[in-house]
Amino acid sequence: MGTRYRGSPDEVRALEAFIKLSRGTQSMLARLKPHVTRHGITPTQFGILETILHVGPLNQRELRRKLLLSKGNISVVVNNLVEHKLVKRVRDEADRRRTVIHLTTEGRQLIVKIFPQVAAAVTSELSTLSASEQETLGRLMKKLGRAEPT
Amino acid sequence: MGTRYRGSPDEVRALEAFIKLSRGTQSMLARLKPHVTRHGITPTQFGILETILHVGPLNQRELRRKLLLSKGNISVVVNNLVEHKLVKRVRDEADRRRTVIHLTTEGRQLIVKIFPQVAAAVTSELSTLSASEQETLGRLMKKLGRAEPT
DNA sequence: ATCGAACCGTTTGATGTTAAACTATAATGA
DNA sequence: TCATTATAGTTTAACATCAAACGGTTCGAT
Repeated sequence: MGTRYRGSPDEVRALEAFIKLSRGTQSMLARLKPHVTRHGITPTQFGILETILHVGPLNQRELRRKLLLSKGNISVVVNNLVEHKLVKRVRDEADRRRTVIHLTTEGRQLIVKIFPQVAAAVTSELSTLSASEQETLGRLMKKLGRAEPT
Repeated sequence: MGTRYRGSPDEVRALEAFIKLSRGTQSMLARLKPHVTRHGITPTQFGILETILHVGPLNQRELRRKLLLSKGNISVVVNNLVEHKLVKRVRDEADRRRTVIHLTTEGRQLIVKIFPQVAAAVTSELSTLSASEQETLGRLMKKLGRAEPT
């Protein structure tokens, strides 16, 4: 969305904020990506491992809510993690529709090792903003994340 | 990145801002997506059409700079746009390595029709923030987008 | 008790995404 | 000139992503 579009002042302001938000987030995630991929996993795989490490074993529906991905997508990425022997599926006997995803020993070792490195990289990226700027950003994004259309 | 990680206060603050930024952007883009896809094109295809509409015909290297995508990706998406007859490739005779991407009549009609609808949807999403909050968000994201690691 | 609705997960088909290898063209310099 | 280097775009392999169709499981209402 370029800024060459001629709309109302409200539209131009919103489009400019939007473009900076999406491009800035995109480029930041791109800079962060190598800190994850150099360990042989993808960012989405990292997200699943990290969530299970810090929250505990979860079924795929719960992972979906945490990570905002489609259920088909979760299925595929969990498959890839199973093939890499980083997680295992355990059928939930209380509700046989569900499968609970657990870390393997190998998976736990990997995520315990790399999470602090990624956390440090994120902290470094955010360090261009002061503490209060970071809190302001968080507050604005929280409002946007749950936006109700007008 | 959950908030259950125990790190230094600086790290916790940065991680919380980061998670709100990436999740908020992700969910906003997800809400915007149907406004594009209901017209039969994907968000990336929309980005290419919109850029050419507002900037003029560009080669793939220039598109790559504008949209922050890999060159392989641009190749694939332009292929799909060519198959849909929305753009055409024109070899640059001044430098035969380059191909310049032009809108077809059909492509121009489509993007001229749908851009204002998408712009309105973006404006609606951003309307949860006041004008000055939108400007603050833009300023913070501009700093983050060009972050120099410390 | 059972029939139908709701839910969980898988599969399929189409597209996006990247890194890396590759082809073709252009620019540089000895 | 000609060899080297750099650049533009394509291709390939692996993975991500979604919507939609599908199969199995549970729940609810009659």
